[in-house]
Amino acid sequence: MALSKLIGGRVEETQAKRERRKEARPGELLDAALDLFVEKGFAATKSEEVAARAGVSKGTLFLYFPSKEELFKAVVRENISGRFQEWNQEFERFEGSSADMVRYCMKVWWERVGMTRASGITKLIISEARNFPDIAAFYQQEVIRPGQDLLRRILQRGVDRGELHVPDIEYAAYLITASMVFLIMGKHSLGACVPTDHPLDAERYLSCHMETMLRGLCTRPEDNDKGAGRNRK
Amino acid sequence: MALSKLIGGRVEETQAKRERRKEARPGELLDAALDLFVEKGFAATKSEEVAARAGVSKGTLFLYFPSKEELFKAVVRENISGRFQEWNQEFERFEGSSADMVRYCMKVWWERVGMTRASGITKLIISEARNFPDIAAFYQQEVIRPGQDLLRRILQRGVDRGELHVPDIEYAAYLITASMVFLIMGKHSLGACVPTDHPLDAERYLSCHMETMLRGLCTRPEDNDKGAGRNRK
Amino acid sequence: MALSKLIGGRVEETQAKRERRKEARPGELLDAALDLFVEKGFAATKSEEVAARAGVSKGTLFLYFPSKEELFKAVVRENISGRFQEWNQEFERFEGSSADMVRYCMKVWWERVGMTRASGITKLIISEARNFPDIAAFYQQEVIRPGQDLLRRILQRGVDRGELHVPDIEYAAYLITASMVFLIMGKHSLGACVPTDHPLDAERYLSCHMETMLRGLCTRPEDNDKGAGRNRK
Amino acid sequence: MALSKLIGGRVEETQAKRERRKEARPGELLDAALDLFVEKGFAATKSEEVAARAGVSKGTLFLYFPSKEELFKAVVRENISGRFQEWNQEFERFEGSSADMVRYCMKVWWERVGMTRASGITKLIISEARNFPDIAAFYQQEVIRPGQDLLRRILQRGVDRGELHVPDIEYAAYLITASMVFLIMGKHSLGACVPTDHPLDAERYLSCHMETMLRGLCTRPEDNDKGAGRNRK
DNA sequence: CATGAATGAGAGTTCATTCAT
DNA sequence: AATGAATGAACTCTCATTCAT
Repeated sequence: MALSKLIGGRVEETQAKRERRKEARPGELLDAALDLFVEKGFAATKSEEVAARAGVSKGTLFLYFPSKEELFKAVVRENISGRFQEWNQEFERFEGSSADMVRYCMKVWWERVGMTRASGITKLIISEARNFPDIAAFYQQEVIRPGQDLLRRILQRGVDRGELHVPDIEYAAYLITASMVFLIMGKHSLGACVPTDHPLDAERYLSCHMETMLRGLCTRPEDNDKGAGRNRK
Repeated sequence: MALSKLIGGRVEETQAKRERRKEARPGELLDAALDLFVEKGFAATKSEEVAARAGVSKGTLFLYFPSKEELFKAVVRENISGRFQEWNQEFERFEGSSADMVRYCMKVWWERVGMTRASGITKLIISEARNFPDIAAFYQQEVIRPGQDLLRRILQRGVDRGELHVPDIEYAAYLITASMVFLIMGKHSLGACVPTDHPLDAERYLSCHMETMLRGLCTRPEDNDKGAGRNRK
Repeated sequence: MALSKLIGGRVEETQAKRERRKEARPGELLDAALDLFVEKGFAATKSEEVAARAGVSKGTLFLYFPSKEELFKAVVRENISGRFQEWNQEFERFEGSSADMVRYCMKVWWERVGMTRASGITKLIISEARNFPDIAAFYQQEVIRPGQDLLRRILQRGVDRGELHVPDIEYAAYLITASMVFLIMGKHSLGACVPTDHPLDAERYLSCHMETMLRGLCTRPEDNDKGAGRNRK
Repeated sequence: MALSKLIGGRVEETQAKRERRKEARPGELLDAALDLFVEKGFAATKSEEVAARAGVSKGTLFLYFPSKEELFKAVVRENISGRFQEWNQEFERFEGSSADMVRYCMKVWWERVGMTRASGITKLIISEARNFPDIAAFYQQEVIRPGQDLLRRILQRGVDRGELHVPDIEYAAYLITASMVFLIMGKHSLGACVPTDHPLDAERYLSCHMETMLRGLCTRPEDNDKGAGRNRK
């Protein structure tokens, strides 16, 4: 019995391991593909490189994805965070000031997305949008719009509670997005290849951006009122 | 004499025309290449497309640029604005408030770069930086650093004149850069391929960003003082 | 057991067959390339032709050789006979007369090189020397010089044994080389394309050359003594 | 009158000069082409190089020769010495010994062909024969055969006069040809690109070859009679 | 399932040839 | 006649994709 169990155990284990590996394959391939697409772009990334980085052979890649283009789509699909649902709830329950809410929002984004490998997807989409307009539209729909909506809702809450003065909520939400985009570009583009003596400190950058947005730069706001045409009225 | 003049004129004109064509070629090719590289990326752009868009045949491209890669480098070289010298002087003579100076700075950038075809170079560099690290370094050196320096000087002037309160001048300058980067990405990436019912209005965006930066969003700044760690004072 | 053996046998065979094919490829390609380079020259030979003659597709060629030029170098490397070591020994043990030794030497060369496909390499090198000077130098070093050394040693032996009278051993060795060169040119150049009613009979040619060299043409050597300048005294 | 004469003179002179240059053009082009074809081969020589070496522009080349291939044919045609007629007569009148006649023949060849640029044509033909079989046949017809005939006639005269013992006149003539071929290859191939400490001394080589041929190498011809199968009976 | 040798369409590049000037 | 800018067929080389093993 011990023997049969051992054998059985081994077989099962082996099978399980292989299953696990087998099931892990697509994920490993997607990770490798994400990294390489972000680094070199879609066209400049060779299928074989992706396979090699995932530790499999060229042929195996095409076992899981029918073409390089489908691999690209899967990479995007895999990395769009469908987490907005969850976040929305998180923020609906938020009790602090709106300023803290904005700060918290960025902190969460940074920790769960910006800092992680997944942030590369944004650079990838931006770089490849015009070669894959349907993917771009999909990303717009699934990631950008929900994110933008969340930010708008946060700002609206601030206005509703009388904590914030936001003349143009829609575009103000873009400011926060711009922050994220800039950080991502720093991380995955120039920052990743130009050795600087002053690498961008993400948290310092975010803090600076948030605090400036929240408080403004002018010492005496009234100095600012004569601003040219396109002032907020 | 009239005759000889006429003949002379024709010859000159002829020569001039040919010369003009020959001299125009590289520029036309660079323009075509910029557009296509921005749109599709370096690797996904075919040499023949570039030639076709410039109205010449494949072979002609290689008469002017020894390789696709050299064409790329030439595109970047051609489009780095060495305008900072001139801008610096412009801003040294500026007499208005620092807030207006910031506004004016963005306006100038938008009109002379952001709005023009040349803005694409930024998207191009960001997309290709890691494939052409030396080009990226060159761009960093020749465009990013001088731009950043100019912005820092403007902010410093505001601080010196007591008009601005900027705890972290270096990173505050990045905020302005982020604005530009975001606009460019909007223009050349998603914005260029995803048909939206609300296309990004650049001037509205810039205005919103500038005014928010300058004035802040909080209604009562003191509400803001309990903000997390890296607050000013 | 029979079964497992059969399976084992099959697997081995399969593997072996694939291995054999893979290992055979470079050789087949080199053979095809040699023939074509000899026939048409390096520049006029298309990669695809080489591949086709080796029975594979264009792409396969570049799986084994990184470029057409590397293929050329490999062809030369593959076809330089490092046989001089072995030949030297063979001739050290030779016991007959020096005249027979010369005859034997040519016979051996003809049978092992001149008659074979490898002889083409000489025509190839001669045709391409000035386009590939380093290859030419390599050939000079590895083939010409050792061959020349061997011939000189044979003649020296004849002089030492009192069988031959050779006033200028170095240049006399060239006479034998000239014989080989002429034959090769006949075989791979004019002779291969001009249909003659009298094709060159290699053995008759070699025999004629050797015997004439050994015996001379003059009926009464003394008639010859008034010959111009550089006569043997 | 002096003036008009001067002017006239100038005009005529100018015209004449231009005419002369114009008429010289094809020749200059042929010379340039010969050099380059010999050096690099037909396929590896660019038309533009030929034009440049002749001091004209690419277009001009095609004004005189309708295609690169026609240029090649013209080069060959231009450089086949139709001098055999003249040589034949020269040798018919020759009065010395046959040995001297052979020596004289080689000397003349060396001075009028071997030493000159025209010798390259032989290397060219040998290299390209199989790409241009009709040219090769033409060369065979016009150069090789007459040369061979001349040599045969010289040897025959020696036999007729009892001065030479030539069992195989046809093939013996090849020996002399081999000499020329070897020298030309030395000059235009390896010798032209491999720097040697012992460059081939053409006259020493010719002398060695001729004297050896005439006199033989064996000290006692009778030692030679037991030679292997392929002896002359 | 996994492999990697083989494929061949397609991209970059060259260069003989043309033709407006 | 002479030029040299322009052309595009043809060549070298790449790489996504296939398929026998």
